[in-house]
Amino acid sequence: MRTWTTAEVSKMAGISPRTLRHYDAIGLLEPAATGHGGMRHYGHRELLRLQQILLLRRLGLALETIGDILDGGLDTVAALRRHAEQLEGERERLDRLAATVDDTIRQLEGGQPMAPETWFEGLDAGRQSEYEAEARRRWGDAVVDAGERAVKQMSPAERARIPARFEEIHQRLAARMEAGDGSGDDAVQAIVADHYRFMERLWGTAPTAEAYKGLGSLYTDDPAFTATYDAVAHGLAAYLRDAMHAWADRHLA
Amino acid sequence: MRTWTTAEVSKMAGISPRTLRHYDAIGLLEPAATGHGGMRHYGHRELLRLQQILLLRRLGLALETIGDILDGGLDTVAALRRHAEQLEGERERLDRLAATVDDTIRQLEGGQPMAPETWFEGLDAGRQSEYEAEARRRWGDAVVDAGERAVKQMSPAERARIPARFEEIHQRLAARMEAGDGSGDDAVQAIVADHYRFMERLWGTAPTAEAYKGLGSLYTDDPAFTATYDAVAHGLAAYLRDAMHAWADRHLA
DNA sequence: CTTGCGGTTGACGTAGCGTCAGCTTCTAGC
DNA sequence: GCTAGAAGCTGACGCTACGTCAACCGCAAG
Repeated sequence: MRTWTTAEVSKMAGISPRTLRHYDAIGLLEPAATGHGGMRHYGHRELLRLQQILLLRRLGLALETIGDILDGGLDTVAALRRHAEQLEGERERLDRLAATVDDTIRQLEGGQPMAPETWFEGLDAGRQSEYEAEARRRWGDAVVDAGERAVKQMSPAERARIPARFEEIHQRLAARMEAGDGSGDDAVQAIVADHYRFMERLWGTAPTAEAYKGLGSLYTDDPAFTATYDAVAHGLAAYLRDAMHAWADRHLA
Repeated sequence: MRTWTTAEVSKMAGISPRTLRHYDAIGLLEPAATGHGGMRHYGHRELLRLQQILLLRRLGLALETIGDILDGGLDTVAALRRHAEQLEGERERLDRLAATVDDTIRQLEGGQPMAPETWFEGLDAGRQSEYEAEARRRWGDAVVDAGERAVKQMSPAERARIPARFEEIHQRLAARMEAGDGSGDDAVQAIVADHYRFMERLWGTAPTAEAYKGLGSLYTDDPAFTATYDAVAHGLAAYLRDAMHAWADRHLA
């Protein structure tokens, strides 16, 4: 029976000798025999096994998984099915990521949607905001007036940090959303708790369940708000709305 | 000016203290000051920088790239555009991969397409193959008769290795295709050279340019062949056909 | 004085090899 | 018989972005 050296096998298979040594080291493909000076010699059985390895590797399976399959510990079809699911998840993640990156590019390039700091300006006295009228209609004069007083009483430094605080909360939420957390999960609800406390300071009063849920709904109802949130991450507006509703139901009902 | 400790910053930002230490270690985000026992203290500037970092990180940029951007060495939009291209490429790769995995599952589960070893059986005397008639029509009696003699003269061991040789060539080709190589690239043409030499041994005679190109065309014209190749990797049949045509034009013309 | 909390610095592990560096073994040529 | 070169070998580090110990230190409470 013929045998082949590392270099010969590597050329036949189109891989590097280093790869063959690696597969030996991790026990995935051991040579049929080793001769003088540790020289590796591969036989037919090893070539066939290598072929299986490369076939499965091309499908993106991990080397350890491949080893389990070839050693009979795993069913090929079952392993491939699990792998296909992971691929699908990864593809969806990439899709969302690509969409967010594209949005960010557009936002940086030109017409950027309403920045977060413009909302609270709607509550800032002295500025005529198109959102102030909307706010008075939604939450009433008392709430808006309290908000104006609260923002006026802030130190300039504190006011200056408001945009950053918004950004921080959005980023944390987007990270959770992209990690696959549901809007009702603990980690997400903890962020919403921060968000609620922040709104409480902005409004100068604790939002009622209804007011807070209304604010959440505004994020998906008003295209300007939706654009703002979805520029951070696709679907963030709806995600935040759901999280706010869930939080309000749990803590304000 | 207030400062924050590692734990405080990590809670605010929703990341681990270890991550902050890592960012310090690689020079991406250094604390404003370090006190007793090496305690890290972060100020406003650092918090703002961290926010930028996390924003760009969410978009999938490498930490080194983020550092370059924040230190002014890279244009944000340009970097994002390059990144978007990479994402697109990655997404396409995943799509092809997922399709191939699905095909493989279907193939393993049931109705598998014609296996490579069945072709040469068409040249194997004693077996009546539906492909033999097709072969005689395409290449003539002389070629097919020579092929039958050649295969008969092989040792059983050599015959037994034929399927494996086919598999090997297909895998190498698929790997090149998925690596993005063109069908005329040197690495691909080298594989085709192996393929030609192999066919030469199977046929017992050196295929003419016309015969070899005809064989390549058969791979995309006959659905059974196409299915076989595309089960290895989507688009492999057309890829191999193009590579064979290019090789024949260069070496047999 | 001990315990505990909150911080610190290494150092290893992850996946799949690429890439030296340094040693051995075999063959060809002088 | 000696040597240069080719081809093999065995470590060991590097890459990404941290997670996860282990071991140690300073400070406040009991």
